[in-house]
Amino acid sequence: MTNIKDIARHCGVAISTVSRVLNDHPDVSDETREKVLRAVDELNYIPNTSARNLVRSSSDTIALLVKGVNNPFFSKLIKVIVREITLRGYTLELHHMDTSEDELLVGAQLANERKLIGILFLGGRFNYSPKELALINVPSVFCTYTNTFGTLDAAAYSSVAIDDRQTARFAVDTLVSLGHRRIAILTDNTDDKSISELRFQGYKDALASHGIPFDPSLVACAGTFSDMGAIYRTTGELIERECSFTAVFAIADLMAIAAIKSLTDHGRRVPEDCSVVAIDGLELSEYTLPMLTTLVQPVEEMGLACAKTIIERIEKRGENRQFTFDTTLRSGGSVLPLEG
Amino acid sequence: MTNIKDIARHCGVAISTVSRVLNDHPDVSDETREKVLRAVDELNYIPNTSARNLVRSSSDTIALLVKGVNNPFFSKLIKVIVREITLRGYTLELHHMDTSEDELLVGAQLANERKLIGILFLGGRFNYSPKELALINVPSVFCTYTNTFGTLDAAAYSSVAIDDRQTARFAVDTLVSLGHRRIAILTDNTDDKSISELRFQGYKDALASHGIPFDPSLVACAGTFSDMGAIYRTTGELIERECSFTAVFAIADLMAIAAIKSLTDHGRRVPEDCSVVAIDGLELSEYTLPMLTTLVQPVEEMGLACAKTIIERIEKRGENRQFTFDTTLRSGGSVLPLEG
DNA sequence: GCAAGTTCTGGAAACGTTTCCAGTAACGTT
DNA sequence: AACGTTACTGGAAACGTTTCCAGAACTTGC
Repeated sequence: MTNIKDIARHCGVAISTVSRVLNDHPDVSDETREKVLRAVDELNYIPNTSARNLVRSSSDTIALLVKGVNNPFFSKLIKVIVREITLRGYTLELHHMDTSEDELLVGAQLANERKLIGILFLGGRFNYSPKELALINVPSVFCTYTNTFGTLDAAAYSSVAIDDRQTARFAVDTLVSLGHRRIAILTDNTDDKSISELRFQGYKDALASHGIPFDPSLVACAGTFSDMGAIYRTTGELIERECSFTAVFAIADLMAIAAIKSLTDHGRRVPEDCSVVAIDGLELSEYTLPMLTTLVQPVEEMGLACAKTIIERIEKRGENRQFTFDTTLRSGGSVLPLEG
Repeated sequence: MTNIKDIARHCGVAISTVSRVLNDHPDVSDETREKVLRAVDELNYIPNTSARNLVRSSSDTIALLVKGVNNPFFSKLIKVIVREITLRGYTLELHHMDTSEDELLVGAQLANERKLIGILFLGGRFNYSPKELALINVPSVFCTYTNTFGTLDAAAYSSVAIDDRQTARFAVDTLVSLGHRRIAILTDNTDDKSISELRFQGYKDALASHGIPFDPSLVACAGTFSDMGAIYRTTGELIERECSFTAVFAIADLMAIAAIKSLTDHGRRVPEDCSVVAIDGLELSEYTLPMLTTLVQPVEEMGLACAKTIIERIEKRGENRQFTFDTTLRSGGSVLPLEG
């Protein structure tokens, strides 16, 4: 491997000069620059990132800490983020975390050890204390969740999310406005301080605002976001336990798809016997039968916001910012007005 | 930040001793080891990866070079790979590549620059020359594709794939054995040296083996693997152009889903008027209506094989290996025997 | 009691950069 | 002609590790 010394020797200049050329410093004559660049090309020189990182005590790497979930929405988000980060000349490290691990602790450790310049958190639960949050000493962004439960100062963190509670409420409102009153909810959990809980609250908000009493027997918890088998079975149990509902609000598209299958297999037609509405707006769920009525998260914009926010914080030491994106209703054939 | 010197000073030993403790070298007394480890804990010491990488001129990082595709199958595969790689103590870097870029060139460059210890290639086309392949001087694995077109020595590369041609042939065989003879194919491309081409060949193999003449008008090329809108439209064009087919072979689950929607919207019921069979076996397509008949790729095993193969090559300098996984038929409701 | 191990430790070089500081040469200004 | 600038360059320290080499202290075998 040829290094900066070889280049210097080959050109008859000092290594500091070579370094200056390589880093686009202004104080170097055109002639020398030319000469060095030619040598770099001829000798096929490739800079050593480790050495650079060591002396700068910093890297060019942003970590993406993904917790648990296996969701097409996340895949798309990650795809957008990777593209943007790579395009801007940075590198993205992917780290998988178990649900039991403490993301802030792991993040802090990684940041020091690997001299990360930023961290993106994906798929956690936002219930940190200011003290915990302070562990992270590099710019970071919480993707798809925000400070809804705690009392953190907005200056202390960045986030990109939708208003989960409001969106859920809107989804359920849609059903109510079509005459539905017995509306079941299909969710992951109801009290795990994650977006599941928020969407559950939105569901209750909507009921309350229309004077519909909350009925716990209409709540179906699958305990998962992505295991479609479990969701299918949970829906089946709901149907067998309580068959009076005329609509289902699923907190994610994938859940809705499993639910529709379960309903159909139990002899209940969607949408004629039961309407279904969800949140996510996957491209995929435009092509299911029936096409899913869902609240679309602007995944492209959200991914871009994640990448841009963290890069801005890194490059310009910009302020922390919280983005809340609007969702839009995409009407499919999975809902119908309640007859009679 | 406390470093190895601080630890040494604090313990009254040499830095080389501290290094030995940290790297589990045997030549160190229990007493010293104890003392050092205590100091590490007390002073909250975190080793500097850059320094280590520099002197070792190697890192702990494996790169995953993903080209183009946005496919749930890939997402799942990546998920499995990340988990396994992280679990084994290595780090995974994600790099996005445009279809126009040369993956081997980019890989070689990255490997040198970032002192990568391995590269996983995902989503390319396998038409490299031995010379090109030789550019990569770290262990690498080609995920989901293998040397089917070229004439590379098996010792020169590792791969994890299914037999795409055979699998496609089997899919079409299934349709033929149900009496179908006018079978359309829905694909990305027919001659791009990728798995699309292989599956297209398998389609033709099946026809030929049953004495069914190949009819070009039954070929629908969407030019994409993942843009469901384009696939939907391509299917629509096929239907309008040529309505005599009684079955469709889609080379990927997602394509089949878009196709079913398109057929339905054109008034052709699946499976009564048209059978559909695909390749992938996504969890998702078990829950569509009708449930998709598809050839399941063992994604979990394949991801594991990718991770294990590269780690084995890295740690034990193991031989290059080519894995070809078997697919299994999962029968859903999307096919019916041809009547009359 | 002495040579030959054995076991542990310390010193120092090396890895390939960046960056600070000092220095030289050329140039314009007074 | 002396001087201050400007434009460029070189030397050397520093970043935090690992690892090689040599040496000290202690054990063992005769």
